[in-house]
Amino acid sequence: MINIDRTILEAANLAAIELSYGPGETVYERGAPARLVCAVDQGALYRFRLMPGDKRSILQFLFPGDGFGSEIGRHHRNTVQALTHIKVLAASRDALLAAAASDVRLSNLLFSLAASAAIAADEKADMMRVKNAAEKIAQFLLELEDRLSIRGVIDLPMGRLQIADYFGLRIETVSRTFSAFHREKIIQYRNRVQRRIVIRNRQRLQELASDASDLDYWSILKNRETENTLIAARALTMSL
Amino acid sequence: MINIDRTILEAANLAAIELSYGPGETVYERGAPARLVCAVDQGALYRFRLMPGDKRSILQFLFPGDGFGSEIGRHHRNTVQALTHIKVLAASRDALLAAAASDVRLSNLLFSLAASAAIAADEKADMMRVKNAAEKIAQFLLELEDRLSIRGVIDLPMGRLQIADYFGLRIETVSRTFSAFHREKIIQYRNRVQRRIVIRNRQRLQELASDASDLDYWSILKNRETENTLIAARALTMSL
DNA sequence: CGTGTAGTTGATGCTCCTCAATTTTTGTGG
DNA sequence: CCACAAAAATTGAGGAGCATCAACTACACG
Repeated sequence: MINIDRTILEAANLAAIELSYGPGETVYERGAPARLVCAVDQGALYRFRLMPGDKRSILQFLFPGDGFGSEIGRHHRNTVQALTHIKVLAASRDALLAAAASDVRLSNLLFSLAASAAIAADEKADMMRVKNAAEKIAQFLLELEDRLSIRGVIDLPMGRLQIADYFGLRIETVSRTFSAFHREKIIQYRNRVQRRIVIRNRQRLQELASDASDLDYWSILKNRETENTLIAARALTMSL
Repeated sequence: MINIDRTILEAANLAAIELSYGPGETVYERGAPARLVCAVDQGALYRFRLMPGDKRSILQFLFPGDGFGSEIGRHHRNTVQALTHIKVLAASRDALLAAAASDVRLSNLLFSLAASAAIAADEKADMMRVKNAAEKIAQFLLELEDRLSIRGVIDLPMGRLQIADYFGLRIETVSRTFSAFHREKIIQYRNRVQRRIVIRNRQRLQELASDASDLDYWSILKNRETENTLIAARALTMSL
């Protein structure tokens, strides 16, 4: 959830290894001892937990550049699985924390990343509260276009069921929403494949997405003004 | 959202002043320059934002011991108002960050607090996804009993409308849920006052609250195993 | 004693869930 | 390339949960 990436591993001067997984393979499970911090290099993953009653709750989808595994505490709080063929960079979690314990620069960086993660999670809780199915999926498509689209085509790495578990909706509701967007010519399927999507009416999607929230929570993670703030803080004196 | 408290202010060797506010008064507003970090000393506050269409979204209720104001970035992301007569301890935000920039111990502490906040927000997003109205309010009552009850009586500092805005429900739904709990003798009103509540059937509330989530997210903030983890990490070497 | 605020209760409708059936897509072996 | 089976996605009908609109009650305060 905290966005450990290549930059940070380098800053910490940590040895990193590259790991590969196939679709459906598990990187780590909830409850396992937390030994690695990872950064996605290629492909897509998702972080989830199983709830009582066979329900699955997806907390986050992870794409290249995203970090995961940096939970506080000795055990992982949720499971991470590959959606596609993936490559991740992994480093020792203990080594990262040890480095942070003696390196103020790194420690501050981790702090600002954790704080960004907290804000992003706050925004997401807010979205879950306020938005309806169409608004959620509209925002989802816009975010995915931003992160994954190649020449205007979004190749969804996840199925309808996973989108449903991400938003706390049912698969049928997700399907109906996609169908409605398709019927209204807001999206279009490339080669008739329901997972290859082209946005045909971005403005309409934006209207839907912004209806209930004034803020795209992904943008918080993306623009890292945070680091600069902390660096600037060093120049300041300790006075009220 | 990040739990700056008295301990931290002392650790940072920061001068703190005490501020007082009356019910309904604003500590700071969304968009205002972020100058103070605060810790609740007495009373209750809430952190919220206004959404398009006169909707209000309450992100958090704050009680004695909770910290707020430590957002990343130069401006506050939301508004904080007093629910009751309150006293807060406030210190200079710049001074705290400056202290963290040169004090590894403090910086690590801030990191672990921010990470805890991120996990708590994650849990909350999850709860919003999965739980229905009765389950949400059951959990809410159990948490408030834990934090606020005096000799078994919970004196709600917030109204039904604020509870509704916290859970993304309507005031009528909240009211009906309280009425149902009262009818089924799960709760009782002290002196016929609807804001003074006694839990009569804790087990039933716990069944409701745990129906959809295996984890009380407040407990994450409460037990701070986090700090120890980081301290232990210092002893470790940097090797994969 | 009227006025304002907070809370409750009832009737009705919309959104999304649930169950069931069908179609489309993907994967496998000939 | 096709045939077949398994998985994924779609569609429809009916129902549960919560929203919405509206009326009403209880209490606080001048």
